[in-house]
Amino acid sequence: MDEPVQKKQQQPEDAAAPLAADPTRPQRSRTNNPERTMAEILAVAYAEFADKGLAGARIDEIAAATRTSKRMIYYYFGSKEGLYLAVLEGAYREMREQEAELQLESLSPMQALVRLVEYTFDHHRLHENYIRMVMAENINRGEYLKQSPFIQELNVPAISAIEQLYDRGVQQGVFRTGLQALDIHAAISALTFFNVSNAHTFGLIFKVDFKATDMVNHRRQCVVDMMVRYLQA
Amino acid sequence: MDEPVQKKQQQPEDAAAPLAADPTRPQRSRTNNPERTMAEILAVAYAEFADKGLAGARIDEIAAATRTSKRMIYYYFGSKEGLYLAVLEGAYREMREQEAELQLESLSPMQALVRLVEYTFDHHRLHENYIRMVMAENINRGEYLKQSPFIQELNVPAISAIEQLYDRGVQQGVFRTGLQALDIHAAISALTFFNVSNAHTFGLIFKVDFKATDMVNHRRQCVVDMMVRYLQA
DNA sequence: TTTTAAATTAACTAGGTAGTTAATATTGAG
DNA sequence: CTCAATATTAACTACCTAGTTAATTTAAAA
Repeated sequence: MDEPVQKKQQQPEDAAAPLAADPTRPQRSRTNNPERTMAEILAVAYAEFADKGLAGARIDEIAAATRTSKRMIYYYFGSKEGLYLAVLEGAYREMREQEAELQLESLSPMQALVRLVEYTFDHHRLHENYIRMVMAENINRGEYLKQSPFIQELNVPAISAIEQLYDRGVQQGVFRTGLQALDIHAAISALTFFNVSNAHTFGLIFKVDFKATDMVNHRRQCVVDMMVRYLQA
Repeated sequence: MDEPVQKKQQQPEDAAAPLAADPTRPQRSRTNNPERTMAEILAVAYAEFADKGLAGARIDEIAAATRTSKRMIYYYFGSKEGLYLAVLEGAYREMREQEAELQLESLSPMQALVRLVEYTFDHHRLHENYIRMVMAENINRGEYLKQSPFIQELNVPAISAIEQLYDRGVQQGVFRTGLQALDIHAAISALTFFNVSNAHTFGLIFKVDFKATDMVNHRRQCVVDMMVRYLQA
């Protein structure tokens, strides 16, 4: 009768669904389209939560930016926290899926390292909302991510890709021995994440614009250099 | 008659003032002590804003945790935002003052680098509330720090200490040429900041405890290694 | 001692905010 | 075609929250 809340398969295929204008249906009347409704709520909520964090986000503003009503948010996601968690999971899932597209096996270990670092640097830079969701969740001390069963799957691909890359490099003698994949991943993450997450305060204090093209290229090169020097034999 | 709001010299000398129990005064009656009142508000507000960010913090909770009333917060700081900015400035100021205590000139360039990195790593780790304030302010896109005239002074000491250290190392042939102090600072900051700021989400995904002693020592060593390799000739 | 400005208290308020109620419309199975 | 489950709308509510009003007390200068 009410309240599904048990999130069905989210974002079926059309995450950011194209607007109505479907000539096969009467324009004005209501058309039930739960998947599009959910996807639209999630997309709008992603922008809102990334913009203001969990506490600063406003359900009313999310509802207003949607073609549906506030009631539907509670119908599908149960609560502000439920919606936040769904957005957070979606942000991590999207990031992991795009990481999987990298084809590092076909490159030499050193080329693969450079590509991985450059890719991660630009990926973080171009997905500021993901960065901001992770920041927001760390402000929440990981309280919501902790509740999510799906975080179990997240770690495997990122780390195993680095492990393979590193092992190949060690075998070929281009990388030194004794490093751990997790530390390599942490270093890449730290250097590229910080570049986005702290761009505002760091930029203000040191009077630099982290989004200027020259700065972006310079910073990317610094991070690549640093990782190459960290790994190379 | 009302509303000073022009922050006088904050935290005169007794930032976290000892509780009353002053036998020279009647126990029960009110005692005007504006500096202690302001310092207490700031200390409580620091904990609250670091805990929940600007949007999540509650003026009522700050007031309740103080021996004074909510009205005094508005009397001295004007608004929630005014209080937040005062706390943010205090956090940066405290951090800069403690940085100035490092005596790097008496050490060899390489020893000084190691000491600077180790110090920064532990300092960030042990001042989580500072980290969280900076995170909160980056969620705010630096909007409040931008308003603060005193940020002008912040950059100089940190960068010039690194410049001196680096130049000495280059002259002695232990550091390679061509690096910029700002990039060295950014790298140290990124690696040590991330270790605290993202410990929750990173720790959850990779099932590691960033606060465990073994992990702390291991991570510190990784960061030091990485910086040494980045600089060394 | 008197006076005045600074400091402090307690109760109040207007608007914002998460969440709800209750009725209605659509869809798809039988 | 009917009916029941699903999807949707609009208006409502109780509480929270930043900020205020107005009166009172303290400190310290004159």
